[in-house]
Amino acid sequence: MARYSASEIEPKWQRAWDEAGTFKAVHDPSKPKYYVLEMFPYPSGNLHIGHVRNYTMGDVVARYKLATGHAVLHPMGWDAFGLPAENASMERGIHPGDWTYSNIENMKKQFSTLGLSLDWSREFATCDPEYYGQQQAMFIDFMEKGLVYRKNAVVNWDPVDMTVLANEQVEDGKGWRSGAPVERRELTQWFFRISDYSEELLEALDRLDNWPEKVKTMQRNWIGKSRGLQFAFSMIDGPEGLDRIEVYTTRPDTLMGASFVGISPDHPLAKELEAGNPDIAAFNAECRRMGTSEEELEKAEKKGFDTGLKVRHPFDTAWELPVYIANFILMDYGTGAIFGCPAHDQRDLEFARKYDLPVTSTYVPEGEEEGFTRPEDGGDAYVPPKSETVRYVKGFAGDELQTGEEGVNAAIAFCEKTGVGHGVTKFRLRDWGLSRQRYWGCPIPVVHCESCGVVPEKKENLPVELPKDVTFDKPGNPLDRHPTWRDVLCPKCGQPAKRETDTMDTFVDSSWYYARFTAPRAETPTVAEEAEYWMNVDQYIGGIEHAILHLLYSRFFARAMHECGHLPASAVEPFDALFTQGMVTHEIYQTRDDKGRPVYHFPNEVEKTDSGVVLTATGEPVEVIPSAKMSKSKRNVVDPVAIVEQYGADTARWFVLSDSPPERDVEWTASGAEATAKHLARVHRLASEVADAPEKGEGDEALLREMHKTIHDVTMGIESFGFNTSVARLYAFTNALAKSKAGRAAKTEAAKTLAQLMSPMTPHLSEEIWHMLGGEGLVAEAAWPKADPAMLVEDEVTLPIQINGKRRDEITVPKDLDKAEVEKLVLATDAVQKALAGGQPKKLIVVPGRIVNVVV
RNA sequence: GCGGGCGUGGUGGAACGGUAGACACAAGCGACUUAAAAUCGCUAGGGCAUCGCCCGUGCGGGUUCGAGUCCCGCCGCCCGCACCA
Repeated sequence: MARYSASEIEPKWQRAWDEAGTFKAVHDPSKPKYYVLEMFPYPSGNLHIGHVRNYTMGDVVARYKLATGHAVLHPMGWDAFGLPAENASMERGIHPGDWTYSNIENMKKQFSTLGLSLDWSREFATCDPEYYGQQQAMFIDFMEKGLVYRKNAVVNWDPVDMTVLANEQVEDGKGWRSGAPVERRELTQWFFRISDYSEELLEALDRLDNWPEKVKTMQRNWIGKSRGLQFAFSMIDGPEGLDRIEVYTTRPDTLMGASFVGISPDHPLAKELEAGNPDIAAFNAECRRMGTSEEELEKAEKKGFDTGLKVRHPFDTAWELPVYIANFILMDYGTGAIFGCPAHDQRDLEFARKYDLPVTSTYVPEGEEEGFTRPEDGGDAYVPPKSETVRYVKGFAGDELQTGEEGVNAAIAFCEKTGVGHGVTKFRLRDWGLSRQRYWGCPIPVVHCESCGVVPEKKENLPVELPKDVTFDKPGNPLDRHPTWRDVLCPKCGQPAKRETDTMDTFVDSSWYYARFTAPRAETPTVAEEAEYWMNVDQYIGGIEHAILHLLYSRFFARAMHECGHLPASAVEPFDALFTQGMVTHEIYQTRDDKGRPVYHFPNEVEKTDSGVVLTATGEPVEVIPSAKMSKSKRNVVDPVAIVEQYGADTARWFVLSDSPPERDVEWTASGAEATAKHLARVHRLASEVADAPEKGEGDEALLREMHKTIHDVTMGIESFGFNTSVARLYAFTNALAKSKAGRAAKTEAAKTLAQLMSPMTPHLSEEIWHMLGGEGLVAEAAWPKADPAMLVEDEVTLPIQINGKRRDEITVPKDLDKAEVEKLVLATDAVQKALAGGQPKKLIVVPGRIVNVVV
């Protein structure tokens, strides 16, 4: 009997699929198409076990859809531009392109051992000039459609390295390499007009039925549509031209509780005051030392600076409010100025208490029950949902008792009538800044000419290729100091001009790769008939960390591409169904050095003993931290290459699908991998023993019934992304097969079906078994088995009997037994008789086929 | 800080509002073996103390004949916060 040897069978079947061209995507109008796409990887150089999980899930879907008669597109590529390549250059002197392509080569080799059903003929990397040249062509199209513009925006500036820093390169307000305090600096940068699509992007979410609700909720909140009041405070003796402060508020009903006006340190008024007041200049400078991220601003201690200026309250000219510059107000959102109402905003309340400003409630809970302390009396800010009815004690519009929503609407109406301000709809979504002051990205294809201004490159001159001869030994962007690349002639007037040296955000690259896969070698960004046939992506799979930015940008990009004729109208929502998978985690093994600092150990440096986990080398006890995100610095990583070498790809694939639900994290354990390998060997053994079964056996029907139930359950599991339940079902069926005394024919059928049902998950093993049992052709190309409905129905059901909601007994009855008959039988059971003690039940609930509850 | 999610035995988890713990891992016991490995079988939430009952799905309330599941309030962890990808 042949032993199961993954290392022998896996390459064999991979070659067989290759030779048969099984996974080549073929545009075939006679078949329904299915496009399954996993978010493409960044070529870091090594496959991560998380990749294995992500791509195995997509592979299960792709192989299943192939078996159900679809023309499947399942492509792979590389999200290849970005910071790490430049960092590698600085550290090792290797060119970012060389580093990236050698990583790709390495990862592709690792990928090939997994037996994924990918069509590699469509592969590309976003750093291929062929790809980014098409991206540049689209950028020019977007410019023509007015979807791109330039404006000033702030960046993190490292004054020592003389370079722009990404948010993640700022640590505690300091540059990660130089350690110098980071400054905010304003630069002219390129933007996509995504905010023009705010309403559309919001409203279209309602039609994405196969997206997780949580992702849609996050996007809705991110777009942040709000209805509010815009009005201006007039200033008493303010600087000329700046004596009105425009504010936007979503809670105009709290206007009578206003206690101060706050402006951003980047507000024009703040900048004006800075010039004449060194204290203000110092305060603003301090604010600007913080990074640019909203997170940092919100987490920082709330600080303000009293400008000494006063504004008049719009309803009462005698009522004066102080004007503060405050570090938590963003110039980018609203008007860069707010009014603070401490009674109804916790942040404003803390600010007011810190600077001794008045607190005035405008509304209180409807009944103002005991236990409620008004904020002016030391309580917390009162911030009920807008839908809640409250009692207005300092309202000015609408009823005394009304919901917050009604209060807001009444306040807007009142202010419009009295001319104080007007109601406006605003969105939180900001335009997409795509400029990066870096080398390793797609060059923005424009030229700056002194006489013509900003001129797009001629399309026939695309791609604007990155120059190869660059170094990273000096700070800043190498494109900036590359004279032969930078200094060009204006495409319009032919006079000397300068190329734009900013490159594009890598989110641009990943915002249309899904469309490019439909025609990856075309000399236009897309090809109409291919996009028409293959789009949309039927199933998109990726991490939840992309819930907002990548997915929102892609949705915008598809719309912009449609406007420029690069995608059909039906593809403006490019992803029909979305699935967000969880991570693969691993225990951390930690000891402490003599100073008490943590020391981390690789999984192969420890062993489990009766007295706990210890270091193999020294026997020192190890602290085990479970379910931690894998990270190189914590050394809790497993290398998929080593796993595949040790156990085979099928074991790795089966393991990452089993146990945890796909959307949740799964913890990699050595014992789990070991057990998986054993299970697959068992399946192989069982299949090879089928031939030894007697011609005639017992329980053929029972085995086949179990088989059909398994077909049904596994299919349902795959279709609903319940791979872990499919796996559990397959375990159970394997156990049934092992115990069965059925005859050879039934066992053979059962084993072949088992192989088929396992084939999306363990494709190599399945091919081997299929072949061994005389299956025709490749199992990868065989039609998916169908469950016979007649084999699924049971004649009898077991009904649990509850008494007052607690299970006390059960009865087995014919499936379709009449409800009255069931009641009769239930009342006759010992348990019910005992509970009733001669009396009558208060209530008798019969849920047909499920449960009975007797209330006594 | 703000937005979103998750929380069930020693462990991973299963469970259309309907028998909580399927399926597996680890563990224990047994069979086979000179022995080990491999394989096969059995046990297993906690407690009272056996054939019955009580308690149990992060914590505290609520809705319901019935709640892991729905609602309210906490706690803990994870993801995102616009220049990481």
